[in-house]
Amino acid sequence: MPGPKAADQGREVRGRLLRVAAELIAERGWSAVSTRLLAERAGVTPGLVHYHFSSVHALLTEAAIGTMRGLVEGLGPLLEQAGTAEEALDLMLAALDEHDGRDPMSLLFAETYLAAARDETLRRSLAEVVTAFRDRLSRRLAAQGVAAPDQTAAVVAAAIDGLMLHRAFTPGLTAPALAPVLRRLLDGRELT
Amino acid sequence: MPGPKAADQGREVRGRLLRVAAELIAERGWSAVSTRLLAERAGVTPGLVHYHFSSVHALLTEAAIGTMRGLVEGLGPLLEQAGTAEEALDLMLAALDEHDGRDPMSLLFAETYLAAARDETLRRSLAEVVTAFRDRLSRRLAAQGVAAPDQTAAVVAAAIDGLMLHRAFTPGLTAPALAPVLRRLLDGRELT
DNA sequence: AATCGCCTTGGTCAATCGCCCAGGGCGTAC
DNA sequence: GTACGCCCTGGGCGATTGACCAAGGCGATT
Repeated sequence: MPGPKAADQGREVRGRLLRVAAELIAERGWSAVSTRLLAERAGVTPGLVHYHFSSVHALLTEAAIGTMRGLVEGLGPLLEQAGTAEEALDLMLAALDEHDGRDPMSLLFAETYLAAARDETLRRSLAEVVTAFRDRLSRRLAAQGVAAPDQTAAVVAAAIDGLMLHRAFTPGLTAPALAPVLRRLLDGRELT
Repeated sequence: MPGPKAADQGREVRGRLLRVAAELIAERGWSAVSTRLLAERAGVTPGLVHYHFSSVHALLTEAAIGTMRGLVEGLGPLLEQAGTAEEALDLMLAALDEHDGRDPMSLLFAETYLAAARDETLRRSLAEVVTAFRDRLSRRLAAQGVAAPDQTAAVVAAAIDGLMLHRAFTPGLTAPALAPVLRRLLDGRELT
């Protein structure tokens, strides 16, 4: 038997490759990430990439989905703590304000969306992650009496993503400036 | 002198390369468009690409910006004709409904956004095109008495783009379902 | 008819790509 | 102490990449 020590090291390297892959997707773009670049950045030899993963594409897919899932699962609980729907919206705007559309996380988002449009498997996984988040937001809005919570959540999530993209080349899209407008989406409140 | 006939043919080929480039960006992705693929699809030999354009990247940039500009300049006048702000919004939703997030135009949009995030020149050009459209929408909203027209236009434009992306992997984001929610953005109307 | 210059050809160049594989290192179990 | 199995190395395969260039076609001008 190979013993747990070797297995641990293997898992560590595998995880490092996943992290490096996420970095490189954002840095160079999905299709510009190569076996050799991954190996060099992770401090291993090229052969290892195809030992731990069936293909570069499979590695990129797992890295992208894993990162997105981690991000969404980190934001979800915060959403639950928000008292009012306005606080939930402010929370998302605060998250938006941390990205300028050209930072690694924004680019990974965009790259993953784009790759998902062309890859069936990735599309399913991404749909799962995004839908989970949107449902969470929808329930939060519904609890606050916002009308049409599903559609509202969809529009809010899409608007945040779209704003993230637009910030890459348009100045002035700051959270304080946009908050009053986005709050209008929470109108149509039903009486409790 | 080479005569106008040869020059006309040259311009025709150049234009064909631009159209083919836009198709291929959407089809395969920005960085997967190769000299030989372009030439084959356009019915010419590879050498021609570098005769008409300084590099493949320059060709892609011109093709992407040109297509985006054409689309925006086609939608702009329609915006002007819209009587009310609601009609303007419906117009954009109708445009959204023609795309499912995986059609050529959606993919070209996303690819261009992503490429712009990494390229200074493309970013400037794209900013110009998008800002022009948003200003047009903003003026339309202002004329209708919508409060904070600049910010509202920015949110509407970003929401439409975001929804286009999300439709690639999420069903049910149809215009009729979303229209009531998006109309809330037009609230905060001042009295005339 | 001779000449000029733009448009077009098709092949070559070094570099890089994903993927593969034979073999070495090494800790564990028999 | 021998054999096993996992982790990892590093070079090699054919294919493809962007860019480049010498040469020819061909209509317009002189």
